[in-house]
Amino acid sequence: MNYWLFKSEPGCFSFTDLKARPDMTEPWDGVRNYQARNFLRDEIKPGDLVLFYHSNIPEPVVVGIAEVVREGYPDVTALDPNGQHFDPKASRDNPVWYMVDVRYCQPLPRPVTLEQIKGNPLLAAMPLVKRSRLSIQPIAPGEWRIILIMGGVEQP
DNA sequence: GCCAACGTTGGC
DNA sequence: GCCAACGTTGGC
Repeated sequence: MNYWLFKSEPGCFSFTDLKARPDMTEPWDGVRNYQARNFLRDEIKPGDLVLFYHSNIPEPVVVGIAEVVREGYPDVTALDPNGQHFDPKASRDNPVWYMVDVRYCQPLPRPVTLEQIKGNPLLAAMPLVKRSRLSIQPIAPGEWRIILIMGGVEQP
């Protein structure tokens, strides 16, 4: 079982939106970066846990936890010429892009800001801190535990 | 809104 | 295959 951090712009799709899903699952589509694609296609598995991060806002912040419920499968939004995420390189035979399904788990009692993460020397190795723009990032078990403790989760 | 970082594209 | 131009991300 592995840990991940998924970035989302809350104006586009927020943790509250995930919570509001009637069936409690959501396809994590629209990722168009090869490194992130490789994680989605090859490494992220059902049961893996995800830090839900809100980016591109005045105070970027980890707001909650989600769980992966379906492993990587073709992101068909790349095939829709009228869609936001259309990619002419993608086809049914060669999907190029992949997505997973996630389910709402729980919010952090105290959301952990990027500022707090940057202020913790134990978290200095996180891609987030190194200013990577990577939208899907692996999280080490130790980092996971620290962030959950910072977030006020009783039994991380 | 600015701009640095960085990923992608395309001419050669 | 190099690398300049360009586009996007995302913190500030």
